[in-house]
Amino acid sequence: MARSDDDGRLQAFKAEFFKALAHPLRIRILELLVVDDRSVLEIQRALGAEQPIVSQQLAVLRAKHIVRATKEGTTVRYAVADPEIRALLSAARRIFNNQLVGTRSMLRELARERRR
Amino acid sequence: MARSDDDGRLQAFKAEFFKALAHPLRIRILELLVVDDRSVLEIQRALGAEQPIVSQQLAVLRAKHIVRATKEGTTVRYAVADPEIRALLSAARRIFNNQLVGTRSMLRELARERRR
DNA sequence: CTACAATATATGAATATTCATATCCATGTC
DNA sequence: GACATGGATATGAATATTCATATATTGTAG
Repeated sequence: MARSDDDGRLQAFKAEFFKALAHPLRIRILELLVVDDRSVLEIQRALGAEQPIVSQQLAVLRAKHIVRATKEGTTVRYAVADPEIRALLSAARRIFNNQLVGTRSMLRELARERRR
Repeated sequence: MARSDDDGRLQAFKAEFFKALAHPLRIRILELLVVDDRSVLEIQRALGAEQPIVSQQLAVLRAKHIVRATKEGTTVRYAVADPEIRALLSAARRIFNNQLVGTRSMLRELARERRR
């Protein structure tokens, strides 16, 4: 059974979406925003990250419509664009929990792996 | 409130997980495997992709414990490692569904996919 | 208008991913 | 053994991401 062109484009689109989540800082930002709206400055401070870095990563999330920004005077507040994001992150959390059960060594191994 | 080191490592771990999903071919493979186990050859044929490419991308999914492989004689069968993967992919599908309002070909494809 | 504060974007070097080609490994068959 | 089949891995060129630095933009205060 032949696959249509549209199918290919859809999977590419989904991949783009997951790619937007595939970054430690962006995950941390999202886990903040899932709890509540925040300004860029608040995010910066919560994460201890530099301003341009935070703005850059927010731009990535914005580009994929995962968060939305609203200007309030001189500051900009960010919020998750779709409540389903919460469902997705908690499905992810459940997977991590299953995977990490009993395996302390896994985190250690990951850390070691990244060091190279 | 200070963030613990483990927290940072956990977010990195989650990012690694999403990174594994962030590829069109890997998404397509997963959507096959969510339905049923398959051998490498079956995946190759279903996707019309070359053998080394499929093996390479399967290796990525294996490395992140998203799929598991079992040898059966001369062939290897792959399956999703955790049933929660299904939940995650459908949360993702719901998000795409919300987002894609207005882009026509993708909506058509989503509808077709949901019917299965 | 000047100056400052909050945020965004441009640039580019360092780094990581992707995918094609070639090669290897394991198992089964003759 | 020789050979075929199903899979995995090594290599490297092309491409994409990341993050720091520098520079813009926009809104507000004085």
